[in-house]
Amino acid sequence: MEKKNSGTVGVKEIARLANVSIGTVDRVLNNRVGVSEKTKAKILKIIEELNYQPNIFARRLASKKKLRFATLIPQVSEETTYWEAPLQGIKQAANEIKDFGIEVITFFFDQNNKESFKTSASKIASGEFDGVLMAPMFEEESTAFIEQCNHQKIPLVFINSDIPGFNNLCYIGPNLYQSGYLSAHIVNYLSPSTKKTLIVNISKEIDLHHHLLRKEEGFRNYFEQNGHSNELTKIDIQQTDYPHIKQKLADQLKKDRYDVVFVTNSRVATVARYFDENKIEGIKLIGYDFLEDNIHYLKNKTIDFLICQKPQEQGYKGVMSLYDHLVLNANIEKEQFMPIDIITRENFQYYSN
Amino acid sequence: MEKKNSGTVGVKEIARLANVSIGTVDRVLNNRVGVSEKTKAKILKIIEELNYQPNIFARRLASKKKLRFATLIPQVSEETTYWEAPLQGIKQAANEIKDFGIEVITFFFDQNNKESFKTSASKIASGEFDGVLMAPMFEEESTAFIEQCNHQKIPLVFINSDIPGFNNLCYIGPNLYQSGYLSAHIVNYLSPSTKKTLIVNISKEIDLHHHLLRKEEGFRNYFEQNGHSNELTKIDIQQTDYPHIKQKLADQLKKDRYDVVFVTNSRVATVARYFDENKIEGIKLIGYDFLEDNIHYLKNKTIDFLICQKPQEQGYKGVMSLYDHLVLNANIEKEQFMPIDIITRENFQYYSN
DNA sequence: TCATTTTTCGTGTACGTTAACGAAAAAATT
DNA sequence: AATTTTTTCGTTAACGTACACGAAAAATGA
Repeated sequence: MEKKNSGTVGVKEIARLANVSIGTVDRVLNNRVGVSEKTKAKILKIIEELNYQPNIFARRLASKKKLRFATLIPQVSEETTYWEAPLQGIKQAANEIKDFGIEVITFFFDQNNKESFKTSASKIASGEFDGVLMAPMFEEESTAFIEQCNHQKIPLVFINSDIPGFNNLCYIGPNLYQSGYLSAHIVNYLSPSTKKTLIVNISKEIDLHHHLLRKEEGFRNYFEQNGHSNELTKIDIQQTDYPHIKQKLADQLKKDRYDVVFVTNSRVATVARYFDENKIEGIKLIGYDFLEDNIHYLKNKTIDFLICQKPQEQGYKGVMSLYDHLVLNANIEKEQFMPIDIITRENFQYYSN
Repeated sequence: MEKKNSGTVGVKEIARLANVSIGTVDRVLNNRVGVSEKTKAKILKIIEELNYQPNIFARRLASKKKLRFATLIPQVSEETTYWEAPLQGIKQAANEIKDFGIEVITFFFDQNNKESFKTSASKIASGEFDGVLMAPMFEEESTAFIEQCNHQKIPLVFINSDIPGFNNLCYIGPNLYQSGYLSAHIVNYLSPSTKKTLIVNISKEIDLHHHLLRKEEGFRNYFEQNGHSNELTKIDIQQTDYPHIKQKLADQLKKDRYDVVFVTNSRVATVARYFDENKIEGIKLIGYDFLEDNIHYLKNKTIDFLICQKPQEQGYKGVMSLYDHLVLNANIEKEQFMPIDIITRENFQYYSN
């Protein structure tokens, strides 16, 4: 009995049922002004009843509306290529939604330079954007920018690390605490009985520390909670060049003999290089992120485990969240934690960011 | 200098440049008959030069063409809920592409019943489908069906397990050998020195074995290649009910003391149940798949590791491959291996299929 | 040469939505 | 009551492609 054109309820059908013109229906659909409360209610009711879904193709074809998103993440440096992956994800998302009239413009800053962050942030603030994705590395500077965005009612997405307590659209990234906790769990498997562990923080900017500290906290708490009597030592290395790191490590390893070294970020390759060049063996090495350098040392057995949290997907989902929010006005999950992936020699070739 | 309407090269512009009507342009675009070689060449040249990309929105709006995909996977049983996840992925994909005029119809079969497979397969063969996604569990029966599809020129996608040497569109699933190899690697970490390992195959249908055997092969080869002197024992359990499995395990464990038990599929929960109920401790247990039962025993520390290979994504990508191939006529990667994920107590809550 | 068939092509409408323009109705002002 | 202002609404032309219909042109047959 169904007619061929069933399933196609459009503005025309709604207009017919409501005894108005399609123009009026269009007005309430896009809630523009110029329609009386009474007819608006009537039309809304019919839309509800028909469970009307606008035809996105007709919409896109007829509309000339454009949206602009800005992204603000660290630039790729010789020091670390980590941010290549989120950028990839951002570009992938941008490519997928560009046909829908959305333009994504990427801004960058230097992780070692707060001023560069402020410069880019102010460019965005004055650039008429409809949505922003950012990696809030510097707490203070980010805060100022966040407040600007809130004031202009621009939705904001955080990736990679969170600044809790802000009115942002969502956070997409690791649960840092849990990530450190898992590392401890692995250490425990590696050598269940005796173990002396060295925690290594390598980071120039103090600000980045809140990030690393959360991981360290998780790491420590694992052993506390599980009542293991193991010895934890920690060193902070605030210069990121190799000679300096080498020196610090040498000093430390002279003092004591360690079973495990846990590097709290992606700079684990630098430590691996030191181990490799100096034929230091028998120490298990754990660190972060699927980077070329890291994989190199994973393959040659200097690094034992890498933990990775889908950096590319973070970028992708970040942009998509803005799209879902602004275009489809879908509901966005406030905290989207990434899976915690363990990468070894055997599975790295199947890993996808 | 760019005009506002730059970037919008359409059939109209092509027609103007070629001194023909848009109807003719349309004919060569959709390579329909009724246009002379000369004008066709002329138009093709212009299309090439302009790098014309048809507007998918206008195309979709104007076209009333529909495509139908069929999927054929095992039904979810009380024995195992594994196939819930691929089905989820299939549904997600179906939902995403339904607006593009694609209908996905799901067919199922009983893993313990070859006839049910044949029944569903013949339904599909006579059902006028434009693409098929299947899990080729039964080798012989699948082969017959595959040949039918090839004959009808229906593109075919395999998920979860492969039957090599067929002219299918692509395979999406684990690299089985590598997956077993990785398990062995983990075992090696668990107890690097002494280890007696029991491999457990639980499967009713002999046919499914080629699947499990590949994993076992990888597992064994790891130890061979790495020259470890460990002892491997294997048992096949061909009844999948608990009492029977329990009996088999009890018999085996009476014979010997094992350090590690490796279950080659998702039925590891059954083994875990036996361990749990009989207070068997000190044996490391490794198995497959992120299932509720398995996670239960992972949490209570009976199972130590689970290996998972994105079953949901397999379903999703499988359907999407058909879409990409038939609608966007994109190039499809012939073998798409899933990442090998290691699931532990600490990261399972962040795992996403 | 004329009629007939076949090939090649142009015209026009439809798809469902957007948005500009202006008409009609209602409200406010004189 | 007449005029002006404001609010509410209808009409219509796009958007780029698909496709049916039929006209013109070319090829074939007599």
